Amino acid sequence: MTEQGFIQPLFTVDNVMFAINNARLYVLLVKRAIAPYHNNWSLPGGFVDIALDKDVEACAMRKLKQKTGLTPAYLEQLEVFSGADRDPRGYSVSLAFFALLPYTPVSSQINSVSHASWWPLDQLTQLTLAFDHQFIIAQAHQRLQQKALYSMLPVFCLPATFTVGQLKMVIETILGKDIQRKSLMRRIEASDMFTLTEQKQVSGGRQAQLYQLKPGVDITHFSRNMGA
Amino acid sequence: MTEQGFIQPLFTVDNVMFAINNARLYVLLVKRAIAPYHNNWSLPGGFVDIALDKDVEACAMRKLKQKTGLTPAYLEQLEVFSGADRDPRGYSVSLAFFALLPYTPVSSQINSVSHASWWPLDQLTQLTLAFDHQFIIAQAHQRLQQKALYSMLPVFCLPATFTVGQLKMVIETILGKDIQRKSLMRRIEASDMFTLTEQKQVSGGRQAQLYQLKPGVDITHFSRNMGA
DNA sequence: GAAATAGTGTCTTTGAGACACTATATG
DNA sequence: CATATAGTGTCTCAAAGACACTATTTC
Repeated sequence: MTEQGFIQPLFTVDNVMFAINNARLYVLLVKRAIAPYHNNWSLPGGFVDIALDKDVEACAMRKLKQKTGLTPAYLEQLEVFSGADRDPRGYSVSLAFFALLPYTPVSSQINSVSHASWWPLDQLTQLTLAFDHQFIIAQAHQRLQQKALYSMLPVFCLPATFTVGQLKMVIETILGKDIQRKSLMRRIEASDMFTLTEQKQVSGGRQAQLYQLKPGVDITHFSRNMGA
Repeated sequence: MTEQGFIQPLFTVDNVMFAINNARLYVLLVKRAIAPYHNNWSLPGGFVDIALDKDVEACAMRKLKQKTGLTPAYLEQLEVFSGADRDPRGYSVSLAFFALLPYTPVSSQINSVSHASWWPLDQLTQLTLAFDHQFIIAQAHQRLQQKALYSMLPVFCLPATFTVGQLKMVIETILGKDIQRKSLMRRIEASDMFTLTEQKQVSGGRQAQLYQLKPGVDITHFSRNMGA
């Protein structure tokens, strides 16, 4: 109850963390150890601990670390999902976050009661997820695709140092369609967000230039679209 | 307390409603009737009533109606602001909404304890607003400016039927800079979101075509930038 | 040399900026 | 008529798409 005498809704945080492995888009899920939706796969999240969490972003980071052992390279608020019917325990309000990380295997057994695991996005339709998490993931995926069109956000799916070919693969995986290598190179150049380093070889061919994010750059803004 | 034994943060909703009058951008504020920040101006908002509000959007609409008598033409989630220090009553989480409306005078005395009033955005620095509302408004303004560049959202600051000249004025007021009439007309054409009606005269000159939103159009998406 | 991947040159296409021009209204 | 606002024609400019070309590496 608040001072105003209202019953407060349950407030939770949920994280949709994406990574790319082998030209496929993965989402990080955890198996629920308690009711409701016991043993169903769900988004890693939970309640704010006002003693531990400076703000909701800190809460999201803490929950991810705690439940999956991973720390996102990028995190932003997605949207609030709310209503009386989305959680059987009662009226709930959940702030969903959208996160990116270079693919890292998860030690599937974090603690005695919960598993964490990467799931290919295109296989999620075969799972029954807890709450409205299927829908939240769909919204997050849409946001990821939009941002891949007009920002350099996809670099957070790559290590600190990466090649144009790798970034092209990541963007194409996110968008589900091919883009022009030339256009991408023009954007990298125009963005003025990256610097070169040495070299590196991948399979077969010529060695690729390695790029690196300039320190202190705000990567979230880029003015024009691509691929749409 | 939740089932998990945590103290839940206070969850509230705040609304940043914009309107344009006389080529100036206004924000709707209410004078607080209770502590904290008694008698300070603040964003209209409040606690969710789980019996009345289907979801947080419904809560935002209800609070606006209740505290200001107005119903927004457009409403979207802006961002969650949270932390231990933003509200003296304790750790709080506030979901801010961003709303647009054709300018409508408010009956300043909604009930015995609170006033609602439109304030020119450029005069807000002279006010001491409650909580972090000054900052929230700044974020909302930034969002409004961004969306004015790549979407047709500014039409929600106009009546159902409007002229290109009016829309140009609204966009210029939001952006704080002039845009090309020709570019705007190309965008209206390209968007395929509007239909023509009859005519209308404004001051002096030739009568302008009246445009109208096509039914069922999603106005929130438009691919390219303008003015940036 | 063949195959594979990296990177360039350059023509086309799209849409915005600039701005002069025409059109239609009022007094 | 002058003035004011509405709307068009069209050149330029910026950035993406398409795609053939060159470059460098492994086998």
